[in-house]
Amino acid sequence: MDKYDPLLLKNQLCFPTYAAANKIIRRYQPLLKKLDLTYTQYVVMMVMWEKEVVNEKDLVNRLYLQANTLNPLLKKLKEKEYLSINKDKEDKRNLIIALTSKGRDLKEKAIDVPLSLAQEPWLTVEEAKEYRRLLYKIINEGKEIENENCD
Amino acid sequence: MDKYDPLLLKNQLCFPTYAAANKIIRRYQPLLKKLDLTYTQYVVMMVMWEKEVVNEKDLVNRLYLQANTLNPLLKKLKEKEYLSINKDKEDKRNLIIALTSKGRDLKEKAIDVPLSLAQEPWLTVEEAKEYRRLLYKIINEGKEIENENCD
DNA sequence: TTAAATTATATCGTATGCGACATATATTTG
DNA sequence: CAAATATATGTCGCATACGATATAATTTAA
Repeated sequence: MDKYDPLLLKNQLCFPTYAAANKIIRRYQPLLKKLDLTYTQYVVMMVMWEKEVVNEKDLVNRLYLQANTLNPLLKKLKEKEYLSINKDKEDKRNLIIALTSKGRDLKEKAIDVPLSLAQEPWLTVEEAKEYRRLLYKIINEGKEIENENCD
Repeated sequence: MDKYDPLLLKNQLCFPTYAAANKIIRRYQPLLKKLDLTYTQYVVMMVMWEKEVVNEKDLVNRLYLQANTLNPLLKKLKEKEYLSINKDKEDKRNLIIALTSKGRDLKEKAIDVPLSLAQEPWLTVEEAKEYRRLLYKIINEGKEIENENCD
């Protein structure tokens, strides 16, 4: 009706996405505190638990973040001895990030986090499936869907 | 299969929500720069364009944020003269936030933002509707849905 | 009716997240 | 092969976002 309708919060897709991300992350924080991880550190560790060794560019692509966000964060995870950082000898531009044994041990404690949050009354199984599909459609917009996270 | 499956990035709902929020906000930033607004400042202004006058607690509830996030942000918007901040004389704990004429003028420029982003190949109309429903289900989890943003 | 509890903001410290730019290494090209 | 380009990471400054805690004003209750 009104030409300003597109400016109403309730007509936005971005705003509830932003609010949902804030809300879910807030919910994670107290659980992650027991692992001495922040939410962003946790998603990095999830990649590491799965891959064991990656380079920084891999992480940037997998996490849809920027190198300058990950860079200081990786150093913190190194200080916590959850991972190691070394230059690639083949191509000295690359940083090779590898899980340490201490980082691997953390995986055992971490499984409680998704299990405990799965109890939350977020969405039904069907809704969650559709929700994930729509999210990856947004995330991968403009690109070929070559992302293995979206299956 | 594996007991660690819940820790895989691809099995998470939180991660793609987080990634989608980051991605969409990155897309907004250059457009909002023309309005001298950040994304968070923009969502505050959307409330102000709709309501003209609110108090800080209203904003916190509407935006699903904390007062300590909004507080410095409101001061910046005041410095930009997009809104005014005054104590409520009835109840001096309350802050009354009001749109200024300069803030109202900005609304005219701002309508280009959602119109221009609507061109993006995000989701179909049907998908967007379902996506929004699922987001508000997450956001309002555990509460009665008394939120007028979710209709 | 004043002391306790509640409510609404404010302040502080930490950790992102981004754009802009700089640096180091590798690759391509003339 | 030397110069230009491209690629991967690093640095800086700014703006959130949060939990923890403090303060000010109001309401409740003993």
